[in-house]
Amino acid sequence: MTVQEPQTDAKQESSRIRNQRLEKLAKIKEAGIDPYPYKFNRTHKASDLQEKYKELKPQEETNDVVSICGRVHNERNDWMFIDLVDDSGKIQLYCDKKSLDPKITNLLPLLDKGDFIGASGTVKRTPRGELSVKVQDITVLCKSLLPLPEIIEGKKRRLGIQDIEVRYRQRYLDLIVNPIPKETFKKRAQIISEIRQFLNQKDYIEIDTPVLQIEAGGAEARPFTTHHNALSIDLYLRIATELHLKRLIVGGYEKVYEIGRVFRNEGISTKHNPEFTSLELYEAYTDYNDMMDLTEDLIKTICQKICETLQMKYQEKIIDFEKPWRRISMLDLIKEHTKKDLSSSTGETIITTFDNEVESKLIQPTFVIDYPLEVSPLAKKHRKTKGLVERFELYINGWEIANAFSELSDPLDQRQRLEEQSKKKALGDHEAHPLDIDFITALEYGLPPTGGLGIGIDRLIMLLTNSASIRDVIAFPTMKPL
RNA sequence: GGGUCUUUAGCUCAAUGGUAGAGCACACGCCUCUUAAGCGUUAGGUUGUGGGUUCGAGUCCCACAAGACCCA
Repeated sequence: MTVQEPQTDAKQESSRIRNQRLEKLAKIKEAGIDPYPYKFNRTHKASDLQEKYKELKPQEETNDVVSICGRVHNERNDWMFIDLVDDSGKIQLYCDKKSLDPKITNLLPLLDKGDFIGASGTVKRTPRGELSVKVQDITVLCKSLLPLPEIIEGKKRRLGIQDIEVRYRQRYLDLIVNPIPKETFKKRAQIISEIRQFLNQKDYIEIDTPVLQIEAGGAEARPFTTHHNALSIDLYLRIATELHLKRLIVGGYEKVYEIGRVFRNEGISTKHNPEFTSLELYEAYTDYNDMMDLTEDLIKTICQKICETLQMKYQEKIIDFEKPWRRISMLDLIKEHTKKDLSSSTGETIITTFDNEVESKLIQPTFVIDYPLEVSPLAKKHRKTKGLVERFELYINGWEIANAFSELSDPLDQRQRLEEQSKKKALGDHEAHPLDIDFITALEYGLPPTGGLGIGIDRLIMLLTNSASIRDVIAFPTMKPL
């Protein structure tokens, strides 16, 4: 194992490089410099300077004094040139030792790659064409004690961190050193922000619902358990936001949504993390057909804004978001792929056949509609076909991306279906739905016809950022402790 | 849960069962110079952990740990 693990004191003591840096730290302190100060006033970010002085010609100098700060990524020629990196980009510092205050020339050998520093000086472009700040003063902003792995910059062929385990366990190193994750998490933030904008513009209101719950309902999954000391009760972490959001529709809101973390106590894979982010939304007076329109509109809009195209390249595949997405019933789809007519089979058989023989083939966006009643206890019965419910799942790249129903609003029907689930649970099915009495009470006060939709945000982000694993789109994925 | 593979210096990687190696990083020199700067000299290791086979194990065997991929 090559992890630079959270080290024991003894191991850190034995680190030669760390000791060297501790000595430098002591010398900095001896010189009366605070190596961990409180604040730095900067006038520009690196990219501001690159933009503002892009017309400056090689060897041209200005008298403009600027202040910048960031992390030292590289140093050349005995600290004559320093690559300083902030979150906007890189700027070179130029230290002319002949003209510098001795305080600064004495400080330079005490610096290391990885330190944060601030610098002020004039802007010039070197004869070789690199925009630089000709340093007049340097402030130590943080002394770094541990050596950074090799840093990948621009097109330069460097090695960075290859060990996927270090990348997940010590994400901060991954972010410093590798350019791709930094981009991915930026895009993640943009995607979630665009989703909020899209929904807010349509007058959906975002409401937070509880993570700690007496019963973890709204999906088929085993929950995490926790305990509240003062109340002396066990609580569950939510596995879905569904039942509370529907209570809000009962309460009179007509368009609600929540983007939040849900927790499912199940295995970990490239497509599953125990905690992940879901979007759920509910809209009164609509049905699952409206939810299909909304889903397609939402994902196409986000995709166009973030990726500036609707032809997405994912790994070796091209996924076409542009053409109208196919809508086909589960039974027809099974017939198409297996030549079997399962219209009189049990729900379990239908679902198993679908999971095993169809799911992975649905690469292009496909709405699979009309699910068996037995596996959908929260969906309204199909208005035409007996034994089915009005439900769809959206599949892209063989993955389930979204799940939606015409929400079941008949309180008597709902009670009966949850009672059946609760019997299964009593017989040891950990994933069966619990009987949430207060939810049924809410339905008895009256839920209007409502369309509901859930989207797995992490998987959507995987598609839009061409990420092979869910761990590449979650900053700190769940890992076994070492 | 089953199978295959990975784990060696701070990072990236080598090493037929026979002295533990390289590049980069670090340290020390040289060079008013660079941009993966260059040149030179050092130093750096309980080969994931624990057992076993062997005259001798990074290498073969067993168990364990973490991870990756495939399967249910």
